[in-house]
Amino acid sequence: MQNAQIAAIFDRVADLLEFQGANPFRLRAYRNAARTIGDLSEPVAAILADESRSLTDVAGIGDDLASKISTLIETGTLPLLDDLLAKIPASVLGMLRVPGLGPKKAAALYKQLQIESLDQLREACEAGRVRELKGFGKKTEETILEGIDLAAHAEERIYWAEADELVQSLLAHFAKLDCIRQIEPAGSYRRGRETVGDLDFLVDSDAPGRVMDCLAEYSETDRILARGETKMSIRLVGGLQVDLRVVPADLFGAALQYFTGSKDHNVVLRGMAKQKGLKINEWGVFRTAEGDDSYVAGAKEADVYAALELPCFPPELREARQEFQWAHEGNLPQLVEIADIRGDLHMHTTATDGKATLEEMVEAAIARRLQYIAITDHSKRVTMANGLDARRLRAQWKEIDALRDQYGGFTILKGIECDILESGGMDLPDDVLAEADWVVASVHYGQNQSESQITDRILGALENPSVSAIAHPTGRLINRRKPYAVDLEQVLAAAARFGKLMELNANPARLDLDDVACAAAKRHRVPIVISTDAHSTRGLDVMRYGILQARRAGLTKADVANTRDWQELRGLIGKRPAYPTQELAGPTM
DNA sequence: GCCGTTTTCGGCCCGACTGTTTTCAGTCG
Repeated sequence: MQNAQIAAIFDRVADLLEFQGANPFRLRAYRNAARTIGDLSEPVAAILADESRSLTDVAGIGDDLASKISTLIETGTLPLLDDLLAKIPASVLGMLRVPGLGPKKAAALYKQLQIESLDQLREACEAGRVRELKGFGKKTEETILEGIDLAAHAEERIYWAEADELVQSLLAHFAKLDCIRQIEPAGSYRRGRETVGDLDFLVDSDAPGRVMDCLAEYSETDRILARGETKMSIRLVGGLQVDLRVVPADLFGAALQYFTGSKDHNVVLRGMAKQKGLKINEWGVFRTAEGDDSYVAGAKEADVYAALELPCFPPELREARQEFQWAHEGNLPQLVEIADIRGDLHMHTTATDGKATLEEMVEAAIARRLQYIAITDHSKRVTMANGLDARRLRAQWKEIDALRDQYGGFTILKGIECDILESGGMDLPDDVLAEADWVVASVHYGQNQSESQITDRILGALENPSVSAIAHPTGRLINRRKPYAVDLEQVLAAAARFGKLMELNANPARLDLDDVACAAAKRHRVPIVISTDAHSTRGLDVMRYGILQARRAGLTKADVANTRDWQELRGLIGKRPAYPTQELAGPTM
């Protein structure tokens, strides 16, 4: 059983316990464990199998949860979950997705009106039965009725790239206000998460009323959900919620820190503050000693962290994963930046399914100040994209030869995105691949095969001496297609063994390897190559989304292969151990 | 359910806003 499955089961247990009204701290223990395990860069099964280690070494996992994890790995089931499901039908959990319905109200509906599904909830609201319950009223009933439609889409989070468009539009809208001194988007957008569930804006102004009016007047504002002295929430026409907080300058840093989160990061932070006799909230850092509640810091975000003797963490790291430990050890990584990127090693042209010609792609790459690119059109198996056979590929390489003469200082690599066939093996003959400067291998077909089949196919590709990297290594499309079943641990171990690179595909719908998998690659000392997989000249601009994902994984410039010049990068391929980091504990075999 | 250089028991982050209430519980972030 994989980490993600164990995490999902613990989350489900937490949902059911919450519904039951269980001890909130017990609940939190399950939620914490779910997140910790989901974020772990190595399989818990591996920790369990290693006699020198214990699951209880993982923060937040005690004896009880460790034994539950063992049970899950050994038997695939958890008796506690079965017991809970025997008492509470899983369908009631859908009610928790209705905005305004929490565990208490949902439980009241279930117990007093026997409501088990959203359909039954709708009927009860329409019949006016919900308003009869104690603690409910007419208004609540209306809110629930509206929320039921939203609940169906509640799981849907938009791509960071889409969120960015909305953020830029809103910033432009606010720009006409002269009473705004500072404005910052916060929340998961600022942390660079691959998807965003709502938008948070923090504003420094002495005129909160005017700022809130401005948001209310935004052309895409559908309705106002709440509006108080300092805080306002609205829903956009598309359904996305926008939260706005307006504070004066001396509180801006504290509020920005608070609103950027993550929630878990803030919980840890406040716990640390408490130990130091301090209290942190969105209004600042305060001393809590008796008879003294004086303000310590709050104007700048860095001041808030400094008050706790912590570095001002890059927002991408604020997930309560390893950042506090890194800070404690003085090892906070210097994260990779877009300016570090020198080349792009995955892109298509009109020869297959790209929209721009070879020459247009070269021009566009030069305009973006890249030093080298690899042209990697599809191989023939991808008939839908008019994939290249050996003859057409060699013809393209001739064209590249001509362009190399034309664009002297710029490096154009002869590459191919070669399919890994369903039956295993590569889509082009070895002698052809051997002539290429750069070969990315990818799985496009047979994605429904078993984990062992797909893993074997990829392992086979890694063994091929001409293959340089595995492209979009899980095949997922966020919100649209699940990753195919693949044992990434085996793949990463093999990549390290053969000195191969792994791609982080920067397309906002792909972004695989994801942040957790990138951290796993780093653990295996496998270099990551961040590539755009551009199908047009504008497609080259998605690089920054890949950078955000890499930063969330804690990757540095040294961890990302295409921050090097091409000669140096080429030296990494086929070498073992893959590349030197700080101290090598010997090659991993 | 986890955790401990104050603790093996008794803590566990903190505040804004709403609706249904007459002082607060529930929800949310």
